Amino acid sequence: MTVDNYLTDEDRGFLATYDPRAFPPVAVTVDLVVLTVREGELCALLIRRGEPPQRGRWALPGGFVGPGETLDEAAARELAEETGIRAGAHLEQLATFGDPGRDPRMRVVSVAYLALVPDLPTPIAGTDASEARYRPVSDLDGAVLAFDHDRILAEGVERARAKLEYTGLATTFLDEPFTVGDLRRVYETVWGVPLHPANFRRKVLSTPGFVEPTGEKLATGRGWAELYRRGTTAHLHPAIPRPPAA
Amino acid sequence: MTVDNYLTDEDRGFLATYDPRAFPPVAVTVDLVVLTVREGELCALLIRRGEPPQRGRWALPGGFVGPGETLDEAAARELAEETGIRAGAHLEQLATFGDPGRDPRMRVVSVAYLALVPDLPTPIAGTDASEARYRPVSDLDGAVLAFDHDRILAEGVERARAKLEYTGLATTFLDEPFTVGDLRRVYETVWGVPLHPANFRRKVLSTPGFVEPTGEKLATGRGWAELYRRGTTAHLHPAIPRPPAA
DNA sequence: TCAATAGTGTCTATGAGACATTATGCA
DNA sequence: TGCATAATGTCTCATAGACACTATTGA
Repeated sequence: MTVDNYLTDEDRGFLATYDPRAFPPVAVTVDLVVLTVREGELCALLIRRGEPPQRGRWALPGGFVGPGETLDEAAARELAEETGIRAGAHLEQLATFGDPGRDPRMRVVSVAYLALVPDLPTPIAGTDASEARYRPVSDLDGAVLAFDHDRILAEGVERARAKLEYTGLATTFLDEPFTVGDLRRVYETVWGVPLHPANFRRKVLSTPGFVEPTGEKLATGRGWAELYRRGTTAHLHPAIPRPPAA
Repeated sequence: MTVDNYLTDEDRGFLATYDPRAFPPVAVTVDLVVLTVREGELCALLIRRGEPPQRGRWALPGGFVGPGETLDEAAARELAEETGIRAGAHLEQLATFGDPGRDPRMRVVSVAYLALVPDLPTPIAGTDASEARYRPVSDLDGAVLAFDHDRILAEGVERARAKLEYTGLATTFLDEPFTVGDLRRVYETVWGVPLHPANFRRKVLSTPGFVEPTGEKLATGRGWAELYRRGTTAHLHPAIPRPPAA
């Protein structure tokens, strides 16, 4: 999208005398809250900082927005660089954090993104990270991350929990095909509450477009289960209500 | 919030050699979607640009974020400057828009905020605006605003419509005290659909903390009505569902 | 044979939606 | 008196939640 066609002659004259460097320096970054479900735990992708400031501390992956990039493009690039995922994952803007002093280098305004990815894409440590790992979010209570990343992570987790209620995004945590039990365990893990298997099954299958049956069955562990693929419905009607307590 | 206590000696040495101006220049602004309900219409506060670029075009109010300001503080300052409102209105971050080329002057990343205000705070034209007015959002279909402000406004309106379902924010559109009918007309105006008065009343009054009775009655137009104040509940349980069609 | 999970059926409580009825005050 | 609105009460239908029961497979 460009607005060049809207430039008037007055605009062009004005721009010729305009000095962008007259403003105080600000950097714009994207930070990623990458969530996955792994071994019954909701996990976030974290990197151990390999450069100062706060070298050695765990932080969210992220980086500067390139001059020609949109914010969404910068987030997708960072996600690909850190996880190898180029498509299929869910990626949405979360919120923007810009308190003065949140980064000691300079004024840094960070646009946070939330990504939901299936289990086991092996994370890749970038150039400024010494290590990259998925860590359970339950291990991350209290101020343990660099900068204000604890707060960003908390907002991402809460957004993800809320979105499972009224969207079909829980399926983006799973590799296809999956069973209704797999999907239920995603909900139970993200929300941290047990759900009634029978009622959950009835609600999922009665929501058109949530999951699509493959017609196949899988013998897994005890018993067997029908297999499904992701549906096409983004918005769930009716929603799957989240039980009150955790 | 500051992170200075976390600086290591290594950090301090690193910062001494750090040049913030090495990055391409970016400006950070806040833009405001200020919504109110007035004469049966959902209206947005717009200013007519008094300076280039796009002088004479209608735009959202907004401005640059000051060096020592948080983003929330900058938004609250702009809201006060344009409307005179210093407290009582609802103000929340909406989303961030940073496409290259969205502003012809330079790379501008704009953090959009959504404000819901009662009717009739007379808007104030700022230094860079020749005029400020509340205009019905129904008049603003199509690309009529400066920059990408049509898209920002659309997101703000949709956020407001969605939030009425599960929060008590509709009361922030009203001066106190108000009647249940007043509150219903807010919903009908924002959503653009008629609601059943009896069912609406039952749902509002059965939701604890949504509205608080004053015990007084008001003779208004035909008949009379009981008066209420805003309650304290932010989250509505159960939600007030939005009818499907518009 | 037992255990664990998948899948099916049923009952109850709750709330949404629709409608009927009464009360009130102004034109 | 007529009418528009507020306020109250009642009925039906859909769904959430709880529970019972059967089927299947591996230990």
